[in-house]
Amino acid sequence: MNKLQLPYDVYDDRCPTRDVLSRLADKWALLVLGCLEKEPQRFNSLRRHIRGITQKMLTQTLRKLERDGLISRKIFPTVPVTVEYSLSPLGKTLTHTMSFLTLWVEDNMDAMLAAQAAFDKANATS
Amino acid sequence: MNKLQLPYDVYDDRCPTRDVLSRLADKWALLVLGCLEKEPQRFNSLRRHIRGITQKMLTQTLRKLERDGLISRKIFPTVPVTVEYSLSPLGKTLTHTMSFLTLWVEDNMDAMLAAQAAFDKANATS
DNA sequence: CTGGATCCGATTAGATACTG
DNA sequence: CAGTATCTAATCGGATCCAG
Repeated sequence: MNKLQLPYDVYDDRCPTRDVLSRLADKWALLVLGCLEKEPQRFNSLRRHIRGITQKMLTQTLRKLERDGLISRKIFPTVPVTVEYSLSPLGKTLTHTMSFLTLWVEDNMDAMLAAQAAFDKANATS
Repeated sequence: MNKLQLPYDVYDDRCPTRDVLSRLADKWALLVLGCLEKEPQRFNSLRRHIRGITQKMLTQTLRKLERDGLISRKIFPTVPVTVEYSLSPLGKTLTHTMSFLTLWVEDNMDAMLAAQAAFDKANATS
C-alpha cells in the first residue's frame, strides 16, 4: 500500500479533493449518511428521521452523494413510485467515520457548552 | 460508561448538537484541525499551509473552534505580537477522525471521479 | 410518494483597506 | 505579525407551487 506521493492533496486549493471535501463537510450530508448506515431507506423515511431538513435540501444532498458514488438509488416501478436509497460499497467505507463524528458531538456536548460559556464570559466587554 | 438515554440527539433539530455539528462539518474547520494536529502553529503559518483560505475565513474558523473549546490560543507579548494556536485536550480527541476524513477523500478520489463521470454521462439529456 | 422548478430573503465568503 | 472593519457578489436555504 504505497501512500507516498499521492497525486491528491486537500491542502492544495486547485486539487479536486477540495470540492469533494466541501460536499462531505456538510451538516446534511453527514446526517443522511449516518441515517443510511442503519438501513436503506426511502425518501420520506429520511425526511422524517432527519428533523428539520427540507425536501429541497434532502433532494440536493442525495443527488450530490449519488453523484460522488457514495449512495445508490433504486427505483421500484410501483404505483405510486417507490425509491430506496442505500449506501454504496464506497459509502460504507466512510460512514463509520461520519457516524463517529455525530456520536462524538453528542458525547462531548456538555464540555463544549461549558467552553462556550467560559469563552463568552471572558469576551464580554459591553 | 452509560451511553444510553443521552440527552443529545443530532437528528433532533432543536438539539444544540446541531449547531456544533454545523460548525464542525465545515471545510475550513476540518483543514484547520488537520493542520494543527501535526504541530501548534501561528496564524500566518496556518494561512500558508491551507492554500486558498482567506484571512477572514481563517480568523472566523479559529474563533469558532476556540469558542467550542477545541483549540487554544496563546499570545506571546513579543514585538510584534506572536500568537500560537494549538489543539486543546478536547480537540485532540477529535482530530484523528477529522484527519481520517481528509485522507479518505485523497485515497478515494479516483473512485469518486469515476462515479461522477458515470453519473454525468447517465444524466446527460441535452 | 418522490421529486422538479421558481422566487426570494438571509447568510456567507471573497476582496480590499486599515491598525496596534 | 495578527488581526478588525466594511462592502459586495455569490450562494444557500426555506417556502411554495406543480407533476409523473
